Amino acid sequence: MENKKIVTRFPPSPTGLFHIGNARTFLFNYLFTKQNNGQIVFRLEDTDKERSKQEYAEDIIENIKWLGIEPDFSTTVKQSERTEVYKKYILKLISDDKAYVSKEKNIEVGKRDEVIRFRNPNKKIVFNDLIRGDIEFDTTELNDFVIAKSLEEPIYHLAVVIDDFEMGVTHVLRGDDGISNTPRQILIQEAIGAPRPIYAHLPLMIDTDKAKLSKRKHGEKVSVSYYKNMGYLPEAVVNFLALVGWNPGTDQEIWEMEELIKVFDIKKVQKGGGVFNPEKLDWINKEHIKRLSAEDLQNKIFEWLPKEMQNPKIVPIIAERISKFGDIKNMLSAGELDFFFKAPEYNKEKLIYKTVPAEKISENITSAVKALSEITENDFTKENIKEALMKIANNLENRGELLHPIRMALSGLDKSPDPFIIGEILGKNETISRLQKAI
RNA sequence: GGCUCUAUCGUCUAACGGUUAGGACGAGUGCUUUUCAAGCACUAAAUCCGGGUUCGAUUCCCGGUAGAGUCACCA
Repeated sequence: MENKKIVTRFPPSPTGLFHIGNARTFLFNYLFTKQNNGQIVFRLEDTDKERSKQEYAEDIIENIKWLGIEPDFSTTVKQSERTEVYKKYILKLISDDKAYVSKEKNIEVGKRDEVIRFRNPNKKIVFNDLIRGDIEFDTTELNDFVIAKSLEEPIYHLAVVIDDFEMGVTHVLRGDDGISNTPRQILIQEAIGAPRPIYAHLPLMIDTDKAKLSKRKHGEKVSVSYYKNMGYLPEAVVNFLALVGWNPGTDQEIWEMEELIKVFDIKKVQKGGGVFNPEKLDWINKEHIKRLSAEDLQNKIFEWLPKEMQNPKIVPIIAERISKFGDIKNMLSAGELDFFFKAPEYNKEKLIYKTVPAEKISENITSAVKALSEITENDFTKENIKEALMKIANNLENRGELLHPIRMALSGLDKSPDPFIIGEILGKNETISRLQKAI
C-alpha cells in the first residue's frame, strides 16, 4: 500500500508536568507508528518563554520513558533553537506576498503595534480525518490571522507546520481539540509548499463532568508522575489508557504493549470523549500485579517496606490486598502489618466469639496449643496448621469458637489474614507463645 | 454566540441493516473452612428525542436536543 515510511511526532510543550491525556495521545501515536515500523520524532514546543521550564521538559521525558513509549530521541528538536529557520520562512512568505507586516490599530495593552499576518485566501478547506472522515471549514472566518509576533517570534501554528514539514511528518495524530486548528495549518502548508499530512483526531479523555481533564480542577491527578508515585505499574497505565477510546473488539481486557501494537487499529478509535475512570485503572493495575513474577513482585513490594519488615513471607499477603503499591503506605500507617513483627496488644474481650463463655474459649485455645505442639518446626506450614486446627474446630458448634480467638490472639485485629497463614509466618514458637498469652 | 465535533448500562465499550443489545469496571446479593482480601455464582442497569429510507433500524438520511472542543500577538 504505502511504501513511504510513516513518521509521527510527539510535540509536548514543557509548560507543566507530563499530562495523562497527553500520554494517551502519545501512546496512540506509539502503537500506530510501531505497528507500521515507522519513526516517531520528538519536538519540544517551548516557544512560550514565560511558561516553558526545564524541569517540565525533564518530567515529560522521564515519564515517557517510564511508560515505555519512547520516540526517536535522536531527532529531538527545540523550537526555541529554531528561530533562524522560522525567520527564513517568514521572510519568504512576505516576499511571496502570502503574508505581510501589519500595522495594528487600537492596540490593547501588552500587544504590539506591528505583527506579521497571513494573507488569507478565504476559501473552503476539506480535509480527511482517519477517524472522522471528511471535515469541512470555511476559512474566511479566520481573517488574516497572525503567524508571527515578529521575524524572531513565530506563533505556534507557523512553527508547527514548518517543523512537521522539515521533520518529514506524514501522520498527525493529536487530540480532537486540534480539529479547529487544522484549517489554518493547512492554509500555511499550502503557502510554504508543504505536503498535507494525514490527520487523525483522537477523542479527548474527559472527567466525570464530561469536561477536559484540567490541572486546575484535578490537580496532580492529571500528571503521569502522580501515577508513578502512587505505585502504579507502567504497563497497567498503558493498558488502561489504550482502552479509553479504543477497543480491539474482543473481550480481552488485559494487554501487554507488544500485543497492543499488533492489534491496535486507528480506524476503530471511538469518536466521543472517554471518561477517565480511576476504579478501572486500579482493577487493571491489580491484574498486572498478579501477572508479575514472584521475584519482581517481591522487589516492588520491598521498595515500599522498611528494611526490618522486608520478609518474603508477607509478600503474597500484601499483594492480595493492594491494587497499587502505594496502598502499602496506608497499610503501614494503619498498623495492619505490625503483628507480623511484634506481639499484638488487644482487649481480652476481643477473644470472645459471640456469646461463648470465656472458659470455653480458653479451653479451645488450650487444645489448639496442644495440637500445634505436635507439629515439628519444619512442618509448621499453613496446610498442617489448618489440618490440626480444623480437626478441633469441626467438633465445635461454630468453627468461629476456635478460629476467631486464635486469629485475634495472633493478629490482634478485627480484620486480618486467616490464622493458618499467620501461624506459618510467625513460626511455631511465636505462634504458641501468643496463644499461651491469650489463654 | 459563530464554527466544528460527538451521542449504547453510572463508567469503558461490543454488535456485515435481522442478537433475548454482549463483555468489563463499579454496585448489590449469595457461596466458599470465623473476619479481611482473593475466588466463584447470580442480580439490577443502556441504544437522547422526532421524523424518514427499509419487510426490518443501535446501525443509513434529515431535523431537534444535549454535551464537548475551538474561536489569542498560548501551545
